[in-house]
Amino acid sequence: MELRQLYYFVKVARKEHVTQAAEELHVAQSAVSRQIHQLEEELGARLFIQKGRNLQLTPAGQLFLKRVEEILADLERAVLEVQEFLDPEKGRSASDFRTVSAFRSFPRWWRRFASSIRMCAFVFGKGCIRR
Amino acid sequence: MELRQLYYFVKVARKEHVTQAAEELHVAQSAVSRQIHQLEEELGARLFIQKGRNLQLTPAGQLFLKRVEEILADLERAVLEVQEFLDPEKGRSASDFRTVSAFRSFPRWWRRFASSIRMCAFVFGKGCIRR
DNA sequence: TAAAAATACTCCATAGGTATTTTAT
DNA sequence: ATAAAATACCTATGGAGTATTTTTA
Repeated sequence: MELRQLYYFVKVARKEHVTQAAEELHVAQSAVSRQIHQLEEELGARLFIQKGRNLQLTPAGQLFLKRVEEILADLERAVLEVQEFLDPEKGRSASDFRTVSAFRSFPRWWRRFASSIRMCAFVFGKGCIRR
Repeated sequence: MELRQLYYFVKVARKEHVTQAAEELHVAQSAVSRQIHQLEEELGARLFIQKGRNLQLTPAGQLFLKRVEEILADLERAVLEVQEFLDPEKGRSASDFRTVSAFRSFPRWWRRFASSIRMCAFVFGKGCIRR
């Protein structure tokens, strides 16, 4: 199992469309298709079924999606935590996040919101997990 | 970032010894050494410092270790959840785990214990994440 | 000088790309 | 007939192995 496969899976699962996912991932459609199949084989579980011309998440796929989304978000957070630990002044969002993560009792929707903001930051060039 | 690097990191971090970690991982010492350095470079953080002839976790490394251990355990759990979702009768430990995970209000130490049992199961050949 | 980590160099497995085939509307 | 997914084939990146060098007690 590879992180790449998990990222591809999340993207495909959200779109239920391999070609569109591949575009956003900036890789060929065939590459995404293969990685998904390899992931399914390793899991021993179908994650998608054909639905018309596209794909659709199986129930197992929906379950896996929920878990994987959380895991990847946790990983992003872990990386940011380490970096801000070493340089707390680096960037406002990072220090904001530190404040948030210090208050573990904050409601779940707050933390979710905070982490979604962070994800945006990654998309715009701060990321070090996604390729 | 690669799952491989995270597994190598956890092993090295627990031993603070690259050569021993490499043995247990059944890969060459040089391979482990390089993956650790790549991980550090990508993180932009030193995870180890030289301590005598061996390595020692930096404070950032200790933080990252905690997070990564949880993330990898979550990933193992996610895989098992999917598999038992598809085949609830497959193995007693799997169905036990389903019972446990259904009761999210169980105390944290209980869930931790349950997941450590599962990890053992992996070590003895049920795993599909570790190489 | 001995034990461990880091580096140099080579090989090969596999991820990705292009092109094609299959499937479904 | 068209749009999407799957497959075949090829190329090349990078991960692992062996051997060597560097580091440190």
